[in-house]
Amino acid sequence: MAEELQSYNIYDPKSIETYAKGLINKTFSQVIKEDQKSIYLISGDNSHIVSEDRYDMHIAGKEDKKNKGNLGQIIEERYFHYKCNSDSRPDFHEAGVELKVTPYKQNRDGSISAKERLVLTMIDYGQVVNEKFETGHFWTKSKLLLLIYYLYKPEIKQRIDYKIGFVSLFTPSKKDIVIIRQDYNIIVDKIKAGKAHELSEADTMYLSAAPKASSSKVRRRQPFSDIPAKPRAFAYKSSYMTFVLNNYIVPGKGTYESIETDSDKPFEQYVAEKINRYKGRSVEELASTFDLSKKQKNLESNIAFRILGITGNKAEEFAKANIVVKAIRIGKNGKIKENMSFPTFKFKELIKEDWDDSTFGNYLRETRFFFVVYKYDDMDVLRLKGCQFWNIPYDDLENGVRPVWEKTVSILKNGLEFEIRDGKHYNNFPKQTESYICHVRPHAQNSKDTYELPDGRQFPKQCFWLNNTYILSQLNDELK
DNA sequence: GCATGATCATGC
DNA sequence: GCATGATCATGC
Repeated sequence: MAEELQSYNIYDPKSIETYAKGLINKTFSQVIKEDQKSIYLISGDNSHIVSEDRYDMHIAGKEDKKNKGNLGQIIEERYFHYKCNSDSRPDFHEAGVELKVTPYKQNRDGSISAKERLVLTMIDYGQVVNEKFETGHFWTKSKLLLLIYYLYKPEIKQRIDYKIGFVSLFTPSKKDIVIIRQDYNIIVDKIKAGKAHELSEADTMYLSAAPKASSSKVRRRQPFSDIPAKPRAFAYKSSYMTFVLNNYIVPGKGTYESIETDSDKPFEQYVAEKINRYKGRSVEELASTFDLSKKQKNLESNIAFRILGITGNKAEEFAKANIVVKAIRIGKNGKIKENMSFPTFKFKELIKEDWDDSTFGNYLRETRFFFVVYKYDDMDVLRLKGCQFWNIPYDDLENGVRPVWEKTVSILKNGLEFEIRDGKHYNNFPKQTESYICHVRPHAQNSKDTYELPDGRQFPKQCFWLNNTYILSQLNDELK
């Protein structure tokens, strides 16, 4: 069987992309197999030439054991035929293209999303404070990516059996770069302030400082503080990559509306100023201004979307940034009436988790919140007070939420204690009074809406709640 | 008045 | 049918 000679021009991104599209519908093991057949044919002026000894190693499979899991390396060496480097230049440095191999997944409803964040470059805390965005290591390496998307399936045990679905060059849009630059500066400013140890993925919108270490115990030096910090990498959030996948790589239906900013003002400042134009208006007035039924669900957050020019409740920037909108109502007495609920957990799954990679911990670590705050005035009229972007501070997460989470797990492992009196399940989960920050309470249709406990008994579905008093303490003074 | 457990209403 | 946001009921 004659192999067709295929090659690419190392100076031309488009040519690299065209050649890379030959990967579509192949598994990584197929790539390796076909490489062994066609390796002689890769030659000529416009291609990377594989050296004799390298070729021999491929055939002997000497490297395969060691690098079995490194899918990026397979593509680099077995398809593009260049030695992978770990220097600061992009992989295809003549063309300024960085190769990224990344998973996507199919959801139950048939849609697809990025399986994880896209890690770009390690943050060198000592170096990054001396660099500028445009000329710094991160952007030099990341401004033009060649994305190779493979379909992750939990039932596939060997990583090399994953199949490549999409291949595309990618560079963020101008609008996105404005936000990515803001994100970059937020991260660098925090390091300059000696707070690298307090970095959080939810500090920023599309570009985040993602934890990147072999174990959660590893720490690095930071330049403006003696406190060691977790190693972190610049990464595009999975929410951002999901949007990229569904709008640039596989153009979709476009159900999201953009919050059109009219300036280079920081995004969040722009949003806050827009909301504040309606400060003091009653919910009733606002509902009629924006033609919203007073009975509809989420009226108070929908008002915020209308103010921002969104006719539905799907804002592009919020989706990309993993920002969750929460309406908060403060009573006449200055207190928030309700605690804030989160998705229910399954008892038997919760006990299998570690805190550092827990569902609830990760949710709080990775989610940025947009609080829209209303307050009842002396006449019991609910009026808009303003808004605030928020994510949980590092210390509250690790020293506040963590003990409650761990106590919940340990209670479940030791066997939940409860008794039923008057149809109520009195139990020993962490109570609101036990922690300043959060507690466990039912969140179900009714007491018959249950999950199975580790010991086989059924118990009403529960979730973690953030205490209303804690939320209040996090609000800016002018909102209270 | 508030903590705790239970449940409702809406929308997908 | 279920998730999510919102609210209720009881007892201290």
